[in-house]
Amino acid sequence: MIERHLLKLRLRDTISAEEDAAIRGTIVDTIVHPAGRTIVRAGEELNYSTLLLDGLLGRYKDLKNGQRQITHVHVAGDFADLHGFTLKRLDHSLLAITPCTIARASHARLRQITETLPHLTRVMWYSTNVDAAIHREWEVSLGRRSAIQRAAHLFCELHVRLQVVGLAEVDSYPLAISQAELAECLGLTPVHVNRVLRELRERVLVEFRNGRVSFHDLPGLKRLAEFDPGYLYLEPQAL
Amino acid sequence: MIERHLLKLRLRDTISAEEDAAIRGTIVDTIVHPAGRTIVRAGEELNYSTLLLDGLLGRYKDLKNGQRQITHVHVAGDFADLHGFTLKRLDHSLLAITPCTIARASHARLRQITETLPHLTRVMWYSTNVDAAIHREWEVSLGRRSAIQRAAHLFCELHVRLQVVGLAEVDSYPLAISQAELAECLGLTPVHVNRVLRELRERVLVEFRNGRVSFHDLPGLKRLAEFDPGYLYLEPQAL
DNA sequence: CGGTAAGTTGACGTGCGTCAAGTCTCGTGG
DNA sequence: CCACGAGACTTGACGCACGTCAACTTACCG
Repeated sequence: MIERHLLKLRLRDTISAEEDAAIRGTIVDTIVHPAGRTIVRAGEELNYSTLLLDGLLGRYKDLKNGQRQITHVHVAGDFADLHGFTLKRLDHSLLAITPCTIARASHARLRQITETLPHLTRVMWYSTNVDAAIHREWEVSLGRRSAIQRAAHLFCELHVRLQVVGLAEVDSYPLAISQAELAECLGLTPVHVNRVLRELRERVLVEFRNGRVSFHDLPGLKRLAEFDPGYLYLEPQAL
Repeated sequence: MIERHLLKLRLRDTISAEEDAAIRGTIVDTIVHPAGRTIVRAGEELNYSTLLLDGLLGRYKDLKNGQRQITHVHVAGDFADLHGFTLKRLDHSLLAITPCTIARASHARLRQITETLPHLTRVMWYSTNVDAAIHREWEVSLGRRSAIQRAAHLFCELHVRLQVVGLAEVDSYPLAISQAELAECLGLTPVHVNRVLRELRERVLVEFRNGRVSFHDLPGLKRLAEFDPGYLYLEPQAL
């Protein structure tokens, strides 16, 4: 299932057979985690990075009062903490939002790639830089967009990202996340998320129910969210 | 003045004479920008990255209604858009908050580094990953912290980051930023920033005036902000 | 069929936004 | 030297988007 990751990389640039093999060669094992489990806790020393093969995974940070902020949602094919390769410990935790199948990539082998495969190294670097671009867009949402715009923007972003790995239809996609977890992404309370979802439904823009996002007016939704996928850097580019 | 950048890298890991020379060798020219100027506009094709030698520089994104969100503040010694090396165009703009001296690092020469100097490549990768960690912490502020906590947290963060490059005293540092720009960092209005600054002053925690941040009770401020500098990854680590 | 977690709704509270009217600072030119 | 204007800062009155609290419904699972 590592194909989903390669699919995404190949959208950006050519990945040679040798590079393909090198990426696969970093994987030391594959694990399935149940929904709700914290896979990696903030601060732990790491000697592997987590490649998400299947499921939904969140990066989050805790606050003293028990609140959490989810700072990123990963979909199948994402390297959830490739940045951990250079950082050696994470400033955030990793949560399995749905049941997650993950592959663990050895840092020692990733290091080998940086010693011998400069092009692939640039591709991996690129991929952590796109993650950072997504963080920036979330900052804009959290800082400046209204609750309804934030929700609309997130639904648009995940639609594009899931389409890339073949997990979304043109007008809908599966998203097995609770309203409480959505609230933790959007910097809102679960109660208000519920109200916002109702408004999106009543305005016939999107519907979110039974773990599925269904678009009724995608152009209208994108207009509401001011969604521009440029920050996802999906266009081809020789690195 | 590129020393400030090297100073910061050397806090994390050893930089050899050859690597030192390679970094200096990427610089093609040095430019001074007046305060208020947008140095790089979102979307432009780039063939160089911006190393900030002196001044304060912000990354920001515009919204349709004219509002802006500043997603990151750079201090002297920061590579403001090293991520542009792999992304080739920026999803955000760069603003000179104060007059800024910048050096431009050629992407072609950075590429040479990735071909020949794997350790230095990892160090540069690391430095973009720390930027991403700062983005995450800002997401937590914007999503979950109150206005006064956000301001307190930012003052704490900049204190640490400026100390690293020798630009902060133990109990104060220069910060030539307007309240309106602070508001754009914190996801607030200028009016509310003003009220929050007053409260911080009245509670004898920090004072911000005449372009200087002066701490009156730094431990109390850190407690209020729940500030933990771990996300800045300042401890040494062989990469 | 009972227990538990997720979702829904209404009434009410509040932190921050909005609007508007100041004051203060400083650079410029008469 | 002072007049003036512009931009930054300050403050108060008021409004609203979202939070809080609490009761209820629904879905799911053993």
